[in-house]
Amino acid sequence: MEIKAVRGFNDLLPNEIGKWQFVEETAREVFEGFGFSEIRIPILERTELFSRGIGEATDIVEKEMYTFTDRSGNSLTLRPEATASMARAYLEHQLYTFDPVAKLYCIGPMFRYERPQKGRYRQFYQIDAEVFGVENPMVDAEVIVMLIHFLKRVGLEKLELQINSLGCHACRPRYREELKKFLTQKSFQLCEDCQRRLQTNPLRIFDCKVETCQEAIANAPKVTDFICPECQKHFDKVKEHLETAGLTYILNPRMVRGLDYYTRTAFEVVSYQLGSQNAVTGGGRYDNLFQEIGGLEIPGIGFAIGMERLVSLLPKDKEFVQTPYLFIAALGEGPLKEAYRIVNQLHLQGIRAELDYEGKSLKSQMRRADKFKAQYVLILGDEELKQGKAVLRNMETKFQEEIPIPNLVNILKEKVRRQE
RNA sequence: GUGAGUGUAGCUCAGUUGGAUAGAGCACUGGGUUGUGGCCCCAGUGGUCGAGGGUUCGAGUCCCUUCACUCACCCCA
Repeated sequence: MEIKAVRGFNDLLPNEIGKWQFVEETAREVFEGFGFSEIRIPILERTELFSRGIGEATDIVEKEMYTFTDRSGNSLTLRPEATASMARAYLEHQLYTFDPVAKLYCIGPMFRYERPQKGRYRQFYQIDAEVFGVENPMVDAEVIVMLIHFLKRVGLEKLELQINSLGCHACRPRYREELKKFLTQKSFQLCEDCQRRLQTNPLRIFDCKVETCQEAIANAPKVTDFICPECQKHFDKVKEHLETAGLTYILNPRMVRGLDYYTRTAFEVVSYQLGSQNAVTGGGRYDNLFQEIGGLEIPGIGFAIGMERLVSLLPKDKEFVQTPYLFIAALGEGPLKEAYRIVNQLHLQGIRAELDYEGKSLKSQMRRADKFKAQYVLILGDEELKQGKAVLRNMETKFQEEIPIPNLVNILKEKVRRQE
């Protein structure tokens, strides 16, 4: 094979697509039940939407975007995430004139130029849900409740919900300084990366996996001790609402988010079966995003689910493959022609049917039928054709009966109905 | 961008201290009653040993370069 898919871009083959369809269908059902509407947005946006929305200094913008100049000289970028585009669409079409509150979800591919590894690809799929226009902590909890409900519906177990508050633009800088001051005293035990982070983004040191860094940060001041009274109140309400909804969560004061726009509530659902990239989904509140891209002060909260991470956690025992209902084994030219006519007729009735076009031996056709896990095989030879009949074999019970060809469609439809 | 590991048939892998025509299992195709599947038996198709160069009488085995994949770091879903 000479031409292969480019690095980090994967094919989803028929044998695994059932899981994806199942996940997407469940998401639509659950989200719409919670009052969300689907929105579809372009895969390509003007680069500045992301550089302003996500933040100029973030890793995504600095080194992970697929950016190019088009033929008319505009800088365009393959979307690395969906939230900014959804916010842009909300502003552009002034959805707030219909109602200030918008509950939206979106399913599709995102692109980030990173070194691929387990659970991380250059094209990856996300399910996004966002609520624009509400600052009330009730919505924070509502969104999380919906997320957990969805994950359970899809069959995930052993998940851990972690939450934190990152404070707002008023109180976070204060905490940042405090943390910086604390860590500067211990900078001698920080690794090289963290020395750098101390200057650029001290919060990130919490994420470091180096042991000495973890020791250094063990007794560091917590965000939650520094957030302003309003943020504190907001966070308390979120926790309260989660508890009334019966959700258990883990407070993780060390959880930080990589995108600049996050404020206040931040959350993540992790699974320890995933390997190093253990977050199935992450999200939070972003009360500054809209100002960055449009000037209006509109609060928002939402999350993104990593589809390939989620699919990899799906219970294995679930069967998602579609098998043909009927396989027609035709013997000879005349029967093949008749079989072809029948198959077409069945397809029009929505009955999955296959046949062998190559005129192979009955044995070989039976083997194929078996491989495809067909429930019935119709055997059609010259004799049967002459009499206008065919042999219908139930592959599981091995029961065979002769049936008149004109009745076949009705007989099969009846069998399908009885099965359901 | 950095580090480590792995590249032999469609898949999973054997291949001794370098030695002659490169193997197995699974899969695929055909056959074992002329028109009946799964199990079993037999046969067959299929490999420029990732690529390029070097050492050697001789390289799948050793050396160098390169590419790809995987995992991890950075960071994130």
